[in-house]
Amino acid sequence: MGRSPCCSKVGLKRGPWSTKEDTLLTNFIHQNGEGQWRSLPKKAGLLRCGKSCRLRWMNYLRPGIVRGNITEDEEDLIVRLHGLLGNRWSLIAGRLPGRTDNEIKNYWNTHLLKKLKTAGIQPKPHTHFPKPTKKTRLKKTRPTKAVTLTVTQTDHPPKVKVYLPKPIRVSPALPRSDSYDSLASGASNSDASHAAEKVEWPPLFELAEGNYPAGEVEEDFLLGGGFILPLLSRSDSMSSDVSMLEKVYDEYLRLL
DNA sequence: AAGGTAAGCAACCGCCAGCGC
DNA sequence: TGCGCTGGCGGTTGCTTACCT
Repeated sequence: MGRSPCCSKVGLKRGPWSTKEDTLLTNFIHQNGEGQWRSLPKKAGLLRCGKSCRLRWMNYLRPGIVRGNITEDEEDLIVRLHGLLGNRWSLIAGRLPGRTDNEIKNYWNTHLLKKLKTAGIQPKPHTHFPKPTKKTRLKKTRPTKAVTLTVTQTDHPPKVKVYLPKPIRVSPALPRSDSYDSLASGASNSDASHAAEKVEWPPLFELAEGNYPAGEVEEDFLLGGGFILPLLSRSDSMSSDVSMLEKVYDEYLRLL
């Protein structure tokens, strides 16, 4: 197969983007749409690698991108999803409207790791499902296209053709609170009555590893190697929390 | 005020999977 | 069926800024 050269580095600009470059890229995409990243720089008059253009667009110029000020809700969700999904930044970002995988990844590495360590929590990748190593990376999904899924278990048919939606990039137009609440309550987006239910998240950093009352921690999470989250079943809100995570987990399995 | 260090984050890199020919 | 192209992902780098001495 051979790795295709991303771009000839010769003569291409690197480093931070200027306002002019941003404008050129934005205008071009507004007129011609996304895609064709390789040929885009030339057509748009940019001395940039196509990859670089895509990254700039996806992470900063795309409409609906929210920059900075990650709220406590979002932070909470990131930590929980990370416990569930591991370093699947794109999947986690898909749950946070307007946030990009790069931003979440940076936020995790600079803020949350520190915070979790301070709280005595050792974040470990979840091992319920294969970690996306080079060999077992998550099959990508594209909208309305047939995707061949390889099932690793031997007692299953080896390949199944299914139609999968593009993974869960929640519409930026959707108010964050709506998305969050519907997730937390385990309701579909269309279920307004459920979406109205507010869920109080348990305090995340108050409980350090080892401080859990016996029998109240979700055992699967511990056995699975996930770092400990306060998945306690003390109240309705707690069970909503668990059900939300289960929902995300189910969704994840479907994507696999 | 100057120099050193740490933190934050934008951007790059390498790799992989899917698709079309 | 194999090859090349393309898009996308996660890990890492290195520049910039803030803070400290």
